[in-house]
Amino acid sequence: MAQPKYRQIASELRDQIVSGILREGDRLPPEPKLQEQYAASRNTVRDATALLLHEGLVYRVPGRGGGMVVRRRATLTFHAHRAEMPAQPVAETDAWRSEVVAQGYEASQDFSLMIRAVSSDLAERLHVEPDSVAVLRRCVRHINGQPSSLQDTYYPMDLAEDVRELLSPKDIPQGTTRLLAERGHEQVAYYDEYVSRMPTPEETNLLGLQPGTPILLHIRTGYTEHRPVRVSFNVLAGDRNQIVTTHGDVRIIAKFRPEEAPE
Amino acid sequence: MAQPKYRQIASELRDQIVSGILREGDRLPPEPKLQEQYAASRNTVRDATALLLHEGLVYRVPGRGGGMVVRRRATLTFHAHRAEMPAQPVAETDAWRSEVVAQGYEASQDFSLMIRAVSSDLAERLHVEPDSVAVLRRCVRHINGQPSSLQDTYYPMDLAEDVRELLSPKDIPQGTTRLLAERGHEQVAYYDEYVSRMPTPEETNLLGLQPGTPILLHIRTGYTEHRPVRVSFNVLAGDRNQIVTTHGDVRIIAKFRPEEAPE
DNA sequence: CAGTGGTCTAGACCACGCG
DNA sequence: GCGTGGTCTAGACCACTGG
Repeated sequence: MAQPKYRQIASELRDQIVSGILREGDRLPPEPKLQEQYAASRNTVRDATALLLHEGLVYRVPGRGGGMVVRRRATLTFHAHRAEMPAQPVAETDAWRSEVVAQGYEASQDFSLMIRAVSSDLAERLHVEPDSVAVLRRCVRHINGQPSSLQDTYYPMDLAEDVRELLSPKDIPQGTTRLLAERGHEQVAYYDEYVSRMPTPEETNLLGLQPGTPILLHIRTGYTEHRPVRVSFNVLAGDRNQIVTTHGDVRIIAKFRPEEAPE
Repeated sequence: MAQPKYRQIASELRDQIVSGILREGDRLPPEPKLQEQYAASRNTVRDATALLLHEGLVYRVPGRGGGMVVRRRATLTFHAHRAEMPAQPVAETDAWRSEVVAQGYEASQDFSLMIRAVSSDLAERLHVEPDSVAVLRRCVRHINGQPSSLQDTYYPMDLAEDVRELLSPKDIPQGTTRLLAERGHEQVAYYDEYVSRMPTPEETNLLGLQPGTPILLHIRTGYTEHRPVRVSFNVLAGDRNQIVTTHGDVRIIAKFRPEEAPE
């Protein structure tokens, strides 16, 4: 056997998915049917479908009326440049919500606040001592009631003491970026890191991820003229989100992508 | 059983990895040993280790002297803003190579050239007719002899007829961005999309990916003052790459991240 | 050769949830 | 109820590769 049997089965099913014979939301044949069709044991069939599962092509639904369902590829576009560019008077939280609504979904967010000792990674980005503490503002973002992304933003403690609102576990109406700017901490530069990796079990729970769903991690460090003032870890479910930014003259882009027009 | 046995086993092994008891490159106990330790059948042990495999924590090496090895987390940082920002006189290919070398690795690239009918996705980004053709320049990038990323760049056919070098299946020494600028097609704006997803089987082969390795996809559309002139699909192996960009005043960032200093 | 993981079989019992 | 996937067992043979 040049190709193991379970890969053969997976290939045929995969072809049916990518070619469109099976469409989003359709169900694969149930396991007993596949055992018949391919004269394979149940474990072999499961090895085959596990491949598709971890490729992110299908998910499994237990119980009668369930089965293996072809995943849909609906993605929310998240504009990382919109809300937070220097001199853009739009609050980032409202910007996120309005983006979601504009794309036809329903949005909600859960805030929480913690005081945390900074890890070495974080200390380096915030340029503070590794043993110091920082304010962590966590925002779990839901789309249509389903968790979609997780944003952890850290502020140095001395900054939070200067801008006390940061210590309140509530949404800041105008957005933290704007608030900081009003108090003389305007961010004028951003350092953005993008990483793709598999989720930790904690992230799997928080975001309700299916197996085979990677994470898009966006780490943004914001700088005033004098120093870094915050670091955001934005953890996005890879199957439901993408990030967009622009560089250069946005007006040119807007001519060809009307949805990018500045508001 | 609140927690299935295979998840229990996976949790204990995972804890040993994330806590550092098992370090990068270390081997997990072999399957027969795990069967003993946990009084489990081989399939159950394999279900457990399959979880770690798909979390990207370990990879499996067949054969004597092999085993399940804790993966290392070495990542190459790719500066998406460096080479291609308007008015930056650095060629992107040389920039990629010098970045790799600066980070202590060895770099090589394979070019190839194709003429392709444009898909609807691509047509939209390039703002051309869906049935027209485009030039595809593919560059497979290797680090230390191992494939690391794959870049497909599409140019509209009429542009390639104006700038004939694009039709040559060879590296363009000064880089295509610079070449285009010299011929009056200077790119002054970029539209960047970031996506995290599992690889297709083709990408798995091309990049030599282990199971549990997601893809970081960076799609960059470049615009002159008049229109989009190219689209690059940059497919990065998630376990070996991250992307960095900056917005705003780079000099401020350079004060705290010396490696970001403009060259 | 001997030990590693890779593949495959044939069965079993369970949890879930639609009809 | 009963069909779906979820978990688990016990065994088998194979391919690869270091010692």
